[in-house]
Amino acid sequence: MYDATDYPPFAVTVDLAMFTLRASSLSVLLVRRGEEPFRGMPALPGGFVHADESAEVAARRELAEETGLDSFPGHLEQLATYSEPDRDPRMRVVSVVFVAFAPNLPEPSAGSDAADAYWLPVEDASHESLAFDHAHILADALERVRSKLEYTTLATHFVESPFSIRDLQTVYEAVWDMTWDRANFRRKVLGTRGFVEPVEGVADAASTGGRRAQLYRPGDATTLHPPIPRP
Amino acid sequence: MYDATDYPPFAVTVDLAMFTLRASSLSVLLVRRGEEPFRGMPALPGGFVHADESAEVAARRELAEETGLDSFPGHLEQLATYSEPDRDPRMRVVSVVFVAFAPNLPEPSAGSDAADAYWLPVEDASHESLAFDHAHILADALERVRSKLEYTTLATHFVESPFSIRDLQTVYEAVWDMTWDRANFRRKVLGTRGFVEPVEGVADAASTGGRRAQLYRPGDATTLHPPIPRP
DNA sequence: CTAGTTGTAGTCATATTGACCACGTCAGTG
DNA sequence: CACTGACGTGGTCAATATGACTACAACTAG
Repeated sequence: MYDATDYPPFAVTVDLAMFTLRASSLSVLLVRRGEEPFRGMPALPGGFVHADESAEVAARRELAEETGLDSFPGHLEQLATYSEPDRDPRMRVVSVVFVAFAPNLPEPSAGSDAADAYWLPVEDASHESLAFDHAHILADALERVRSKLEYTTLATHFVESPFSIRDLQTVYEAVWDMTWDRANFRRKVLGTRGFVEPVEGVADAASTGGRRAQLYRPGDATTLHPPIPRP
Repeated sequence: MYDATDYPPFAVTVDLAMFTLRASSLSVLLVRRGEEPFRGMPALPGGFVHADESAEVAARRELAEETGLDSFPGHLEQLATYSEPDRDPRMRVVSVVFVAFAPNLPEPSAGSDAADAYWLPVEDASHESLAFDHAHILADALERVRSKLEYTTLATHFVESPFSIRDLQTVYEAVWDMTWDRANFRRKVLGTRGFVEPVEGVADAASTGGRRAQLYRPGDATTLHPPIPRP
């Protein structure tokens, strides 16, 4: 029965799987734990949900603490909740995990919970041993990001606006670890209504040469029709 | 800091958005609340997570209580966690919501939390006023079910095995509220590797007449390549 | 038997996809 | 300054997928 006197108390935390593109490779933010348990081991950033805030508000607060930015410029969405009874050896903790991505974030400033925070390419992070069940969480988060590129416009959140089609292509190639044919990728993106809208101007000269690309901004759509399937 | 003495306590519940197909229409399980708050109002079934169980274990326990079945025959997956501070007027409650589907479930036996439980077609349920934030949750759950049919083999969980292609078509038509061309749907399903595997035997005679259909069982795949897109 | 319904196979015009090619634009270099 | 190599953009072309539709066999009810 719903009897306020006989429910077991839980601690509720949020953890963040925060991704960005650095040097054309998908990277995740990790913190080195300064406290027991798992002291010195890498972990996803996170913290307790306060008594008067929702999990999403708590996630945004953590995000601001970790990045040092007042308002987070990217995308934030809930991944899942992890609630195995033994996932934290100290007490019963339920963790609501969020996935965040943003373009090109700066080197992080360590939050109060973290002795030190840093970006790590996901292929390296996937082979690291992480605190708690965070290796499992990271794998789930990666799969979420990869699948969301297929049928949503989320890739545009990984780049700053305005961007070139090639910038988008770099996102897809980094997240899916594959290569696209330039012309085919372009045809697909431009053929998907509401994905991108052209804006005035062309890209700055790249050090590598080549014609300067037309610039675009995100379109109105949030889902892709048709989707861009992984091979 | 992670200090066990200064975290706020939460109650953690699971709620279930449980779907089945009844008379070719997608239906959701609701309970009429027997307690305050929202006494007498329809709600999604749910209950507290016990101190020694994960949210998923709690969801399966609730599922068994609501359906009266020992082991739930369908599919269960986490939807999301709802944590607005004022979502329950009594106390701070975080709810982990699961989506479940199963073929043809029987009339439910009321669980201990519910004065009465019943199936309601989703088009009716969507227009009802539900307790707590359950109307919002139901809308999210419906969208989850609808989108999952596009790129996973979940439709096979809505029917008992073995089934005919037509049975699958009925699932898609009920969930998406549209009609397929028989021949095209068949071609699509059979052309998707791992979706269904033929088995010996044909369907029982339908009262309506017609040739008896080849029977199939679910294939090995969990995701559909290529997907079956909504129009 | 006939009428009506369903399962299955096939046709056909159109759209999409993947693999290319061509050409113009640009930066850097000899 | 001409050349090179990379890049943006516009194409072609064959293979495949899609949507609309026809044809017919198999089956039940009456």
